[in-house]
Amino acid sequence: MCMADERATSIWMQPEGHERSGPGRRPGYSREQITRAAVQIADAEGVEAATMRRIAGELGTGAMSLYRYVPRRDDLFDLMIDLAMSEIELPDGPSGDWRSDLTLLARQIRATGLRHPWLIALLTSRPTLGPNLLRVHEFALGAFDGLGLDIDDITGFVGMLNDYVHSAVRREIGWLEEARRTGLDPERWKRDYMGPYVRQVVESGAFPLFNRSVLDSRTAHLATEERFRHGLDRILDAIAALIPSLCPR
Amino acid sequence: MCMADERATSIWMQPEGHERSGPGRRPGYSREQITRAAVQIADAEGVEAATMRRIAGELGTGAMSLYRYVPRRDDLFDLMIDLAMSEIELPDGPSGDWRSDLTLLARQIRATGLRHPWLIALLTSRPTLGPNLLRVHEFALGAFDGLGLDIDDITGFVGMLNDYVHSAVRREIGWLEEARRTGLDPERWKRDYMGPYVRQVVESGAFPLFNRSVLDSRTAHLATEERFRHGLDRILDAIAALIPSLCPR
DNA sequence: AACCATTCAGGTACCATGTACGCAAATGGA
DNA sequence: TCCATTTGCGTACATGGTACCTGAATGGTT
Repeated sequence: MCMADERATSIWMQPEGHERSGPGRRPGYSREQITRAAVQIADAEGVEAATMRRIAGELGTGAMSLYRYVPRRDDLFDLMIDLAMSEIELPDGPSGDWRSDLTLLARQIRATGLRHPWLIALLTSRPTLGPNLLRVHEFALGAFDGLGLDIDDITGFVGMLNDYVHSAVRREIGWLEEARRTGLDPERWKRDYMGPYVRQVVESGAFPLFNRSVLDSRTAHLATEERFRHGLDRILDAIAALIPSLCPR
Repeated sequence: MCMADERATSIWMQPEGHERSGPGRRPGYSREQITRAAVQIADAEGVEAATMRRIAGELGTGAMSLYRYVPRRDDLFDLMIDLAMSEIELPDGPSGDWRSDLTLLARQIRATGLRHPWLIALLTSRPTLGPNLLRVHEFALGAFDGLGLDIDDITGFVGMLNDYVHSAVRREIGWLEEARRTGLDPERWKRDYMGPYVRQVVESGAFPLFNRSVLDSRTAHLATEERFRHGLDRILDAIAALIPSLCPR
């Protein structure tokens, strides 16, 4: 009855299990080692390059060896997400200044997301709850503690912030990844691949406000980090405006 | 020199081209027909089931025939996105009541996203700008016209709304899709697959605010549509609070 | 009417993917 | 020394995108 139905539950319920001291060959690898290799490949060549064979090759072994450590490739994604999230460094608890706590958090998430361009896409396309995601989430919730909000409001605000950060980072990365996929460098992609179409749309005049957003925008030419910070401030302003205990300012 | 570099530009710059009346066999299919078949399959069995072979099979032909109409599978995704977005029905122009316009828009996007569970995931994972996305975007921008905002503020607010709607619908669908992928029905998935882990986390007591969000939430038991509406109202409240001409209310 | 450049249909083929299966090698307790 | 147990990993299969090629259909030109 050697742990029959391996996939009937989340991977977080199936620890490595290699810590017993019975008979049998000693394991030569580890989940963490495999996950780290997968992350490296995905960082450099995109998540679609992190195939089982490629990861195994990087470790100097065969593809099937990995299945002694990871039930399915999808579970490896969960492990990759958690490993990346573990890089987010946060204070032990909220400082009391919710706004600066959340600004710190948002920047950490953005930085980590940019270091691992696949992270946000995976994170938002599968429901996963690894320990490091829980840790980060708990910090976010904690920032709103003590403002007289009930738990539903708190989760709502954390959701708003997460939605912004994820979407903003996703947009930042979207172009870069698409350029990489098509094999062009980002500058060429914008000019040669998407540019002609946008120009045609603009010249058609069919979408006047879209045209203004392309032609008259001042923020479009800002550095991406600056844009991120502007959007973040706006979301935090919006949240502040919805917190009753801060409203009569 | 039969249109050499097909992939050097966006698919929206390469119309079907089958409208000339030169010599040669008449085409038996069309982009729209192929896209429609792909959408049907993706709706029923997930986007990963919409393979070239499967789509061609549905049309009673061979996989390679499709390449006469679509350069690459990725371009088919763009076409699918645009076909789905074409189902969003909107008034010709803004009504003057920005809030009701945007509520209508958000609900249309949500309904369309739920009808095509792959839509939002594709839309947010690749930068695409099909005609129908432009149409919808223009309507959103238009709702903010005449409130004395500059174009950067307008695009910012539209971005905030989009971020919310996309993230919310994505969350709604995430569970369903994950359940389908693992082959369980959503109820079993929540109880047998994710449930035990969440219970373990809760009982560990390591994340007290997360625990409250799981145990004490009132909104968690609401119908999903109700939750969506709450979140939408909150975002619209937040936006309203940031519009100067509405502030001294 | 005969021809032909052009276009479409779609079979075959190639390579890459996830992973089921099976067997040999290693390991520590009896 | 044996043996149940566990790992390492080669083989094999089904399935994926798509390059290439042949043959059929088509309409303009001679």
